[in-house]
Amino acid sequence: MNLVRIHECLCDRTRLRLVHLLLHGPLCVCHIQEVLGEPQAKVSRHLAYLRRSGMVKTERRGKWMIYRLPADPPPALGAQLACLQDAAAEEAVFRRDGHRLSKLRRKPGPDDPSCARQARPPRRRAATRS
Amino acid sequence: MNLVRIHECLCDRTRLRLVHLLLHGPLCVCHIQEVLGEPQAKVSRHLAYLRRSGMVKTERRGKWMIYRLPADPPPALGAQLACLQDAAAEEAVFRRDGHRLSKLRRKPGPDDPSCARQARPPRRRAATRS
DNA sequence: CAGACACATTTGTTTACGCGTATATATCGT
DNA sequence: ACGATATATACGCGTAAACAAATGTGTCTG
Repeated sequence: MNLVRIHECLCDRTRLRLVHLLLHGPLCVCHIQEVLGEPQAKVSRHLAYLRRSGMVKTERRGKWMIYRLPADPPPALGAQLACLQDAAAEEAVFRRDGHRLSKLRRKPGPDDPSCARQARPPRRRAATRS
Repeated sequence: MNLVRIHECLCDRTRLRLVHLLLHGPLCVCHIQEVLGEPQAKVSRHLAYLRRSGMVKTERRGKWMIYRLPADPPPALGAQLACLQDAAAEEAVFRRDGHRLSKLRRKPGPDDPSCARQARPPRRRAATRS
């Protein structure tokens, strides 16, 4: 997970949205899809890309696949994620995604992937400095 | 200069080295070339890319073209540059480039682009938070 | 004005990327 | 075992990116 690799992960709009969403906590693919409003294959392909790059981890929970950011990322990645967290607030797409995710979390659907209503994991903040 | 664009600039190894070098202050192309050890056309092409993206500014000084990071970058970019500054310390390529640049600055060549020996500009540090 | 130096741009080629569509795999409920 | 749901992967295509080599442009010196 070197610097180039990190930026390769983030240089695509869809992947950037994915990573930003995961900053809010672990999510299953179906919820990610719903928030992004992008075709399933597209989302899955980019998630696979991120996984191969070590940017996200996966864990199967029954029928659903949960994606999360690494619990203990290397410093370069941690710093980058903190930076993204801040910068994303300035662009409408990301704010919109955040809102959509919140709505999803409030609405307790009958089918229950149960991954979107988890308590938020400890807020990931600057790994280097602070 | 949105987030995607920023990461597109940094997702190539050569461009990452370029931007990292410029974190040390303005530089003319010949010095950049000398430090990177990459072919002229390659360096020039990537510099043009960065300029088109608004990641660097240029200024002609006689025969030489000086490249610098924007004096007052938008917050997203400033944060990103600060992040890079930190993260680059962990990868050998960037440390090596830094060393080579220092050597270049100490050695007062007979021909004098005078851009490599300038006083360092105010250290660019986190623009958001801090 | 000519030649040298510093840099930029064009050209042609190769490779990587992202997309949509279609298909495959895995898990669950019955 | 079957069908439904959730997710992953393969295929084919168009486009963008990266590279090396060659050529163009601007500036200085004599």
